Amino acid sequence: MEEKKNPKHCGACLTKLPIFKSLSEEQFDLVNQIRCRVKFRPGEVIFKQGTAMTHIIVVNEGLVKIYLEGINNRNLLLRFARPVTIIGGPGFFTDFRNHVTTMAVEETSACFIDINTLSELIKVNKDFSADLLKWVNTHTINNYRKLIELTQKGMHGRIAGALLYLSEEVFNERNGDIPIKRQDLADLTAMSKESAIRILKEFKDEHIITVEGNTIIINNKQKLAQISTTG
Amino acid sequence: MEEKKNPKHCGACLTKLPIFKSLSEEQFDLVNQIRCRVKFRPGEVIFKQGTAMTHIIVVNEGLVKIYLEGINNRNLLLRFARPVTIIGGPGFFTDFRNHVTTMAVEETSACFIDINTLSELIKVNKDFSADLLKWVNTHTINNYRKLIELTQKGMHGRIAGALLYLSEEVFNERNGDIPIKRQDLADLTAMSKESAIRILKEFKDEHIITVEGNTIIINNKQKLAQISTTG
DNA sequence: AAAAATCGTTGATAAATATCAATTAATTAT
DNA sequence: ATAATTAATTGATATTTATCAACGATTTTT
Repeated sequence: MEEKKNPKHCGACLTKLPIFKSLSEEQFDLVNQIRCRVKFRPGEVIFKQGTAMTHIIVVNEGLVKIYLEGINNRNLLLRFARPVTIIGGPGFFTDFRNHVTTMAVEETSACFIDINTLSELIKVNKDFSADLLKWVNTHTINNYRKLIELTQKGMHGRIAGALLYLSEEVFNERNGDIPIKRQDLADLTAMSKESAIRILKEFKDEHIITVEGNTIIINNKQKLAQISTTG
Repeated sequence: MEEKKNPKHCGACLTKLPIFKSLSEEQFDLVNQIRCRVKFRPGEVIFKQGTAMTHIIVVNEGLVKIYLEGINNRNLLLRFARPVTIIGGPGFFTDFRNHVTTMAVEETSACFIDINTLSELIKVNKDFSADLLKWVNTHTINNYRKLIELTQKGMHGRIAGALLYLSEEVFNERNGDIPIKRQDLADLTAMSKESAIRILKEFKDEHIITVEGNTIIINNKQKLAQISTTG
């Protein structure tokens, strides 16, 4: 975990975040001043569930996963996040704790912005808090979808949906191949690792996907979409 | 569905809502002006998932349930709400649609407040939007809990947890007896109605609960709490 | 009050899913 | 490179949970 202070101006980064667009130049400079950029290696925890929420981050480079630490050392993977994304959490304005764990999956660099500064901005800038509200509500909609996905679909449908999500939203810059750990896929679909592997094998036998070591290649996206909704 | 306009001043009602405490007298009066009180009979839908979100409500009397309409006519019951509670939804500031269905369980009366008025208040009143953010984040924390509860606990633990929730947070003004439909209990715990009934029977045989027709009486809260966490 | 509809219950069975154990492949550290 | 560790895979089996069907009880409607 290597720490650098403001290696470059963060304008390029923040302008990509709709949520920061409503900041005035002055407010924006403030964020630029106080931010602190840190690098993480794969597997390193950025925020740990249960700890005090002192900062939010903006992911600049790499890939992180966000998950709930549940019962009996089982995790529930909520989502992955690519640059440029702001990672906050529901502890904001409530108990100021981290309710999820955030971990670097690839080599990742992120800017830390402290909660107090953020709170100031919200108090001063109405548009900003409206944007934040919108952002939080978007997540709630996703959580609702996830609740239905995980409680009302069988394993085939869940794996199919997960593969589509990974290919379209996480690894979309690759040629449709998905490098994912089996345990992560299992955590994403709330099943055992062995079950996830078995479904993958079925898909492989039906030529819907090709598996080459760690990476999964989607051959028949249509079919996956159909399995995701039907089965 | 019977409609009355401002049968009485809503001060008593709104002061009970922390979220409305930050309103100025003027803003508060505005809400009082535009609000519209409506009565619902058990089983009547107040908001239907998928429709445009034109209002929020404040539940004054009765009991409502809030659920997701999922796959194959299966519902996922998110929570019940008692007076005095504000019922909004994640459509606010996003797509302005209802993402959940809200239904009266007992005879219920609720005040409708239109979205535009609410939006105005948010733009004018910073504290109000901060409160709203806090409120939404609280719900997100609950959704996370629910995700773990439903995906990582067995049926016994889920039913135990649901009974505790119902007794402590929904029917807490009764002497510990819970009048609930079996289907609602099943929807709350994401299992089939038959399975829910079977778990209830097991609890009954172990004298943890007593079942008298529609109502469930908790005899051993400790044991339920233990089952909820352990099993 | 009778009929119709809904709700609760139970048993038998099938389907879905997890667990355990063993083995092989891949990755990381020495 | 070689050893040590971690990850992927597979089979056998047990557990969990749903489905289907039947029936009795309750509530609602006519």
